Amino acid sequence: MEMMELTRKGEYAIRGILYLARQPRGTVSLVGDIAQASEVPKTFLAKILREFVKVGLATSSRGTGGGFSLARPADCITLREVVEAVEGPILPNRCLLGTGTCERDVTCRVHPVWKKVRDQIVSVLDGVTIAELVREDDGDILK
Amino acid sequence: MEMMELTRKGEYAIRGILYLARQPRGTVSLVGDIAQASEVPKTFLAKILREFVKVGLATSSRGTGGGFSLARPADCITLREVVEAVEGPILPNRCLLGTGTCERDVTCRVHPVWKKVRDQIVSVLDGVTIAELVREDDGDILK
DNA sequence: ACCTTTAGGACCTTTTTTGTCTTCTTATAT
DNA sequence: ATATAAGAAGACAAAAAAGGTCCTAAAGGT
Repeated sequence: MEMMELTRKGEYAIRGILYLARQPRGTVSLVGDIAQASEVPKTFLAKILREFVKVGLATSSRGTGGGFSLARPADCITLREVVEAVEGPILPNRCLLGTGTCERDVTCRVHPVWKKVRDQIVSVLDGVTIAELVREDDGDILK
Repeated sequence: MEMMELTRKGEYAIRGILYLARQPRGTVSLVGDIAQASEVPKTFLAKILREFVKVGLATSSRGTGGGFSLARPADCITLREVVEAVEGPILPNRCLLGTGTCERDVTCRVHPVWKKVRDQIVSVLDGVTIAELVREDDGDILK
């Protein structure tokens, strides 16, 4: 019933990336460990982590000693990247897609409003890095 | 796949309210007429209109000559009210609800970010009235 | 060889979305 | 009174999306 809600997948993705960001640089983490610590179903998290690898947020290696780690420093990863990696682009209204996808009024007056909504969301999410979310000190991330 | 998307119900709601707002003050419109003009399934629209009545956005009357009309002038109805009437409150993250609903870290550092996202969305949607969306003149609604 | 770990995808269940349909109530017209 | 014309309410159903499991394959380490 709540609108514009983040899905569980998105929430799990954030938990997962935060876990990775909390590990010392160079550490490789196992899906099982991340899942347990983050309280996320293991097989579901595995898929999320693979999506991270696919979009270049994480790297993985197989076999003994294998696992996942961040592909970049946490201060070079924004919250938006993490969320969009698993949820797709932020598009509050279908009409914000390319031309032709909106069957009705192309010149509809509502479109620019949704565009503004989108821009605001993106701007907030782009303004927060994973490193900021992990930091213990309470520097106010809301600027 | 797209995130934060308005549902069809929300889109239909906007089409419906815009139709009502375009009618001369005092006009009563039939569900069937609104549905046809707005290209929305009639029975579905009927439910949406009833929700409008329930939250006080529209009034209705039955029998011959009955139908729906706006309960207030269109410049006293914001886009947010319309969307929330059918989609519920705008809450990008479950944790923005009251206390206790977030099982994990209450002091989670991600929460304030979602709160900011919510505030931004609400502020954009609150800043647009139905009257502005209906006006023909191209005064820039994006301020 | 054998074990460990991710990769990929088929598959399933539950919930939400998107409707339809029937019955009831209210109001008007004749 | 009776017929007719609406909306009100809610049961029901199909389709899509979300949430999650499981199995097999591939790659890397011992």
